[in-house]
Amino acid sequence: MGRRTREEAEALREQIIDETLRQFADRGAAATSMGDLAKAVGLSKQGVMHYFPTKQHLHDAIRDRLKEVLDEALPSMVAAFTAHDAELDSVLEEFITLMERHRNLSRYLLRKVAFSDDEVEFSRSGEAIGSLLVDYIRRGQEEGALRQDFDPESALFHLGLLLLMGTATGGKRSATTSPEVSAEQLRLRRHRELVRITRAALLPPGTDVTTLKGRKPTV
Amino acid sequence: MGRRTREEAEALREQIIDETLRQFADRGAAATSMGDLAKAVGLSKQGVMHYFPTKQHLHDAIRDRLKEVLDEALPSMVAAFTAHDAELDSVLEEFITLMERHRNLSRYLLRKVAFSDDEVEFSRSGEAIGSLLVDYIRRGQEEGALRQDFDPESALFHLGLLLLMGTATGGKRSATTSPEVSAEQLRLRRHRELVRITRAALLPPGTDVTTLKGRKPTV
DNA sequence: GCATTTACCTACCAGTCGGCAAGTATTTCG
DNA sequence: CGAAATACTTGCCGACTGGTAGGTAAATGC
Repeated sequence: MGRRTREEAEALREQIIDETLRQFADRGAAATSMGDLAKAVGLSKQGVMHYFPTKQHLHDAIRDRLKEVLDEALPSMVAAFTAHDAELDSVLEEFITLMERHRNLSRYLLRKVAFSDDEVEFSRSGEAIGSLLVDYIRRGQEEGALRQDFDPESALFHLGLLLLMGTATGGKRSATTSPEVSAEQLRLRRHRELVRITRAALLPPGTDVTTLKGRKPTV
Repeated sequence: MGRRTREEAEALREQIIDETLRQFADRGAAATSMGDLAKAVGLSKQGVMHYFPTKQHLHDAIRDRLKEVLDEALPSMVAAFTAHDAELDSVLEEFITLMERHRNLSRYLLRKVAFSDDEVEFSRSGEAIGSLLVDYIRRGQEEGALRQDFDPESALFHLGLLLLMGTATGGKRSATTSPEVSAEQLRLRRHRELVRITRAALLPPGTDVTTLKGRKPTV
């Protein structure tokens, strides 16, 4: 079997990015060597470096990948956050689903924001989502749909990390997890609890579902 | 200036552990070199390796340090969790204070439990604290002092990570943090919000403070 | 006060890291 | 079809890693 054709090479390039993201998420970028990556995709080290001449190029590729995902998700997020009857649930579901669909990205992100491996520069769309959320919370507080007794910035900080971490850890077992529960059951329980905690933290006591009136996004 | 005396050496040994913990927490154990450690404490690499012949010895030292801290905190925790009128607040305050007092340990722990850099084997006292918490929650649910509508294991998992992460990140600024707030103000806000979220997640709607009747711990 | 222990040091080693050079064969394109 | 671009390869390098060997001088213990 000979050299890869242009099309095949393009696919391989994506595969390398996938693998890089997984290993960066698993072990951290610093602990991931180009040799490991190469072995995982069945190339020599220089084979990988043909596609990404420098490790920095891999970092860039992942940043781009992140941007793609966020950009793709942004419209649907804006819709959920600014709908005439924007429910907290749909906002949450939107975010959690996004993160669960991109588990490796979520784990990678968690490393970054929790430890700022390097300076955390969010992409423009990441900041857009952030400001959407702040906006959503402020609006909710003004209209009485959300609790009044908290600081939006701190809430967003902690709940954001909670959600990120919750989705990143997925169905991971802890010391107190009983062994007979299945992986899928566990994942579902964790998901439910994640939503419950966030709702309890934001919604006024006794509320079950909240509707907010829409407002044009400032994005 | 001559060689260090035995007493000075003992102090230096502790200093090395401190520095190791900080760097492990900062950059991860894999990315921390003995050379860096040596430079930080003003020794040659072999100077450090006189105290800790192998990197594994450093890991062990930190595991011991963790065990020490937990052992020291355990009695007070047991007291808080099993007092005749054990308030959730005091339980929380106990835990958060402990973690805030040992920020580097908290950040180190976060790395471990969130990413299982290596296999997470908790010390015996760590497991004790875990089972104390599960016990506390179950008891609270039975007696109606806590919400009934959640799964204790998942709640503990998420809230545990939330608290760990909250204390580990301390007063870290995010993109949405306004620049004019002081570091101390920020830390205080974050602390308050951490407590608020946890309370909201656990206490029945409308409750402000909760008391639980005591029960002998099973530790 | 003298032997022993201890607190270091320099020098070195094999292994791994990211990255450069240069080659080769195959696909692509005019 | 022939030239150019491309998809790789092996080989190598200097920097750095954790760790070993062996030394030296000061503190400790009898």
